[in-house]
Amino acid sequence: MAKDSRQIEGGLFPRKVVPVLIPMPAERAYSYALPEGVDAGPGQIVQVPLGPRLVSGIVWDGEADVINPDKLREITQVFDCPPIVEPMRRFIDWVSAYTLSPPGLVARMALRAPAAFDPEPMIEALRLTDVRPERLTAARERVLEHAGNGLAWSKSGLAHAAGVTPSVIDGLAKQGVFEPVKLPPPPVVAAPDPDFSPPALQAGQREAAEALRETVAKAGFSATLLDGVTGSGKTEVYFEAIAEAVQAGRQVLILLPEISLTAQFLDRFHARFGTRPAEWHSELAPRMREKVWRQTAEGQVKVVAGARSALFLPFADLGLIIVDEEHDPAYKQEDRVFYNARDMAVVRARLANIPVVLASATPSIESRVNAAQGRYQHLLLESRYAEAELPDLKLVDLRRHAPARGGFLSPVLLKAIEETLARKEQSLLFLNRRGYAPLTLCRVCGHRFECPQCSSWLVEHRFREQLQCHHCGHTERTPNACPSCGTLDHLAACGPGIERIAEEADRHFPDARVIVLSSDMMGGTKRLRIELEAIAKGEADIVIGTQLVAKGHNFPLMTLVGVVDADLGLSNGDPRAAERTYQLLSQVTGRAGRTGRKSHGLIQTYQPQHPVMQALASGDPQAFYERETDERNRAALPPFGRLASVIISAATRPEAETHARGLRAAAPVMPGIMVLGPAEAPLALIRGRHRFRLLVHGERGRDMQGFIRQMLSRGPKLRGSVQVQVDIDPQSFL
DNA sequence: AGCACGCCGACT
DNA sequence: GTCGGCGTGCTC
Repeated sequence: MAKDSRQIEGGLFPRKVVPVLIPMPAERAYSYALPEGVDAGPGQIVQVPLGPRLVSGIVWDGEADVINPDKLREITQVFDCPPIVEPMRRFIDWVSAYTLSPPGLVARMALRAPAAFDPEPMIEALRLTDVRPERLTAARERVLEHAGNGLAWSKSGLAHAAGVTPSVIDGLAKQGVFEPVKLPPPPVVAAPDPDFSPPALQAGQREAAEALRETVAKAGFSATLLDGVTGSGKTEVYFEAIAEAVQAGRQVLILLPEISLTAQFLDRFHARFGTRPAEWHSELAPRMREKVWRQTAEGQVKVVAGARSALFLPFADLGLIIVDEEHDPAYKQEDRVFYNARDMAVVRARLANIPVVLASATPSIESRVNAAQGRYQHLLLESRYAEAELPDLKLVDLRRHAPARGGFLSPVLLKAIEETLARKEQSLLFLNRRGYAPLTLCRVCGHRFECPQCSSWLVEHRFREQLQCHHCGHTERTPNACPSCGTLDHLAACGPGIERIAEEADRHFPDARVIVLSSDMMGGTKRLRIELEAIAKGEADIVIGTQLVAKGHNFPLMTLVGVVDADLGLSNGDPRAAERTYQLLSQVTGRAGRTGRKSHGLIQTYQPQHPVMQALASGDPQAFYERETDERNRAALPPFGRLASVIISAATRPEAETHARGLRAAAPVMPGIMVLGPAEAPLALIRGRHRFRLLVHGERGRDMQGFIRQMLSRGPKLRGSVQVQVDIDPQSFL
């Protein structure tokens, strides 16, 4: 440790100086002096003065920087809190280096529970003494009866149990019948019981579960891809791995995409382990957040189910990580610290020397490749659970089976809906586009309605009589007259949205009960839950939905799925477009066929030869995955090269584009750097500023950061900011 | 990330 | 003449 000497009244008092990571984007830990008689080792959470305020930080490893002694300030408090363990500290360092973000910002994610660093207050409780009351009333008798088991009770708890008012207990306490005792705060969740309700597993499941249990029992780092079609019982299988880890007394983290963290999942866990896991997500109430954080750090909470940020919880003794739906793009965080929680989970597991399980029905290309190359253990669940059977999928070639003029449902799909209605079964129509129509134009002058802020098309929402920009949230009232030429009632809606599909379905099947589900639905999540329950009870015949219907929710009565436009999203410049489309459509069509009844899927497309469509129709994605892997290999995209994206933001779109062009032109100057062109999010409006994103392929992110700074300093002065984000690179961390 | 300092437009 | 916008810089 560095020593600082300070002259105080003629004497020399050396003070111990330690590095402290501050929740702020500084490149290094700051140096702070420890007050005399106080010690704090690496991992200890402390409070330090920073400018005019006090912040909390983590004492870091290594030597503190030697700084100007006049600037050196003292740690103001060492919290009574378990220190952040060594593997977690190495994890923070690793994520910082990998994502090119300052370590303090990464540490900040681990300290997201401001009031949790002080111990939870003890609970005031009462315990029966040997003293008996002078006069015994009926109420007092009931209280004594309930409290007679030797346990301590909270005042209100005992009053409630005995059916008396708290004043009865006050009276008894005054006479010394009860003595006050302090109890430790109650755990947020009960301890899970690994033997609570072991499931009866099917043949395929049993072997996979056995393999996972062995992996967990062996301990040590390993990564396993648990790959099984929808409905094959992946959850039951990884629950067995969890049971093994819990049995060994270690902690478990289950990562889920935010949207999958539903009551349904928690109930399933409860059914298996007799208690719910602790939850961790953005909606958690602050008080609860603190309790979960604290009890996780103390090792009291054994299982946490959480969204991606749960990866930064300070587990005392983490023994297993599960990443469910590992392909889900929601694992990517794209602000401040850019990371993919799935990949970082593998890193955390490696640094903690524990197993990690990645589960998905439609694994990402990266994970497939890692499994194929033997980096990950590969467990395959091939058959569907119980009577559930995958729907048989057929492509509908829209060139041959064109919908009627002004419509979007082909005769083939309409006939299938009709037959499904006749059998009194449910149909699901999927279209990943909210609103009525994605483009509105004037039939007289050709004027297109564009967003005044970001120049993308405005989407008509006919039900709300609004035009909305799905990029920046701008809305305006749908006008009657063209704002350009003034002609009345000559506006034409182009292309379909789910509202328009609902209109078409109503027209063809006026007696059918149609429900529209989308994320912008009036009434929010509460209304959505009600609608979902109604659907499950059979109170709808045709469900029309966006992306939202692909996730989590089960529709037990659904026997037909129609994909209205399977080509949507295939040509948006995203290098993962094909993969995403395949995953999305597999999940949507997987919603059907859980009834035991024969179910069907019809996929409308103009490109029936496209590898995605072929993979869906054949039910065998192997060829598609191989082809996609080859393509990426050729383009040096993940998983084969390090990929970074540069985000340029500027005040206007032309400005952003100018800078983007400049960067692309300058890229060849820098050896090893290749700019691949606008992709993934070609244009997005964030806080009123235009952003232009390029994917850059290069080996060393930090070099690239320097290169971009240099390049921009040579060119015209940039208005706006440049950020470099390193995207996935699963090969470099194993 | 916060928060202060500092330099140019519309206003009590 | 001030109040207030956000650009730049600093925090052990």
